[in-house]
Amino acid sequence: MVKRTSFEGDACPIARSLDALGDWWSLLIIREALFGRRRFGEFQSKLGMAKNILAARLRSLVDHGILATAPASDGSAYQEYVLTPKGRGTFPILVALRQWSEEFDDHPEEIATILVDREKGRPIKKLEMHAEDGRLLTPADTTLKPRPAPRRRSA
Amino acid sequence: MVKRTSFEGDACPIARSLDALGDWWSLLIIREALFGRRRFGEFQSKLGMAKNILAARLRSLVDHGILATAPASDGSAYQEYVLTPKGRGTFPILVALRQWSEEFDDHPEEIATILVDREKGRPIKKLEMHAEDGRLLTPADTTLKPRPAPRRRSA
DNA sequence: GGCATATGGTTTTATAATGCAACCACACAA
DNA sequence: TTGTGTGGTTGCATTATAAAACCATATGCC
Repeated sequence: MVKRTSFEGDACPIARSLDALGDWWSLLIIREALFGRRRFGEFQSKLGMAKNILAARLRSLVDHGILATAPASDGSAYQEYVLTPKGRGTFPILVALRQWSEEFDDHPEEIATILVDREKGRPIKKLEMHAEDGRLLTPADTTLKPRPAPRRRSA
Repeated sequence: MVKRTSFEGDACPIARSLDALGDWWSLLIIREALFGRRRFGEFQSKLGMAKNILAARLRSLVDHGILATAPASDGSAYQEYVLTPKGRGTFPILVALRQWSEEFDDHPEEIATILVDREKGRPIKKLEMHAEDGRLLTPADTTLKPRPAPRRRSA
């Protein structure tokens, strides 16, 4: 590799996101964290991954402000990894990945779980894109614009 | 590695999605494809990636049914890579990644573009989750249920 | 306290993936 | 027919990943 390319300085927000969570394990670790896992051993046993790379990923996620280490919680002197608001903010990404799989996977019968509305127990609707005024948008209804330059100092 | 772990047989739909597009480049290639790029050289120059890994990724995306090779299009005898419906279905994933970056990035001023409603030119709203009956849902309003067993043969 | 064991990692060593550069085949142009 | 652009493939060198071994500290139990 000579060094796996980093997207950190890229101007594209998608690339910037992938820089933080675009590897094989990060999003799955976050998924487990959203399920309430907090301990090193929980992640390791649920995900079945090597401990060294779990350690590396946890460090990276902490560095990116997605997880934070909490000193205790249940009495024991061990450490815990908890989601920050930034970490919890990945929820729509996971939902989008899930729905893509549900819609397009070649073997959907192998998917074990469905995401439901807790109150009614019914599957949730597909994620929708809306305009500021509420109109439902398709991809074709959108376009990219250059970001307006920030004012140098607040006037 | 001994072999990078594949999530292909995993029961979790998120893992299954990541198996197809969870590496460093695939989603960026799809992003370019959504912008209308079709040719090998276009992807290579826009993404600035090594040609051998671009070739490998394109092959993988074609194998996963995300891209398809089209024989021509503009007269020349070369090949093109076009998105399938499955490929275009990744749009919400990219939007979710973009919005996460816009909301939580440490240096949002470095983000060059904003996604706008084509008609009004105004930024689109955040992706929303809704129940079947239309109620707006937060992550806490949702839960996972085991998928109902498929009926063995249609009765 | 003292011993066993669980927890939470780090180190070692192998193999696979990545990246750069060089090379090659074919299409197309002059 | 010679040249050039497009679309790749083929070497390496380097890095990331993974499995297993190892280790330090905590905790449980007597």
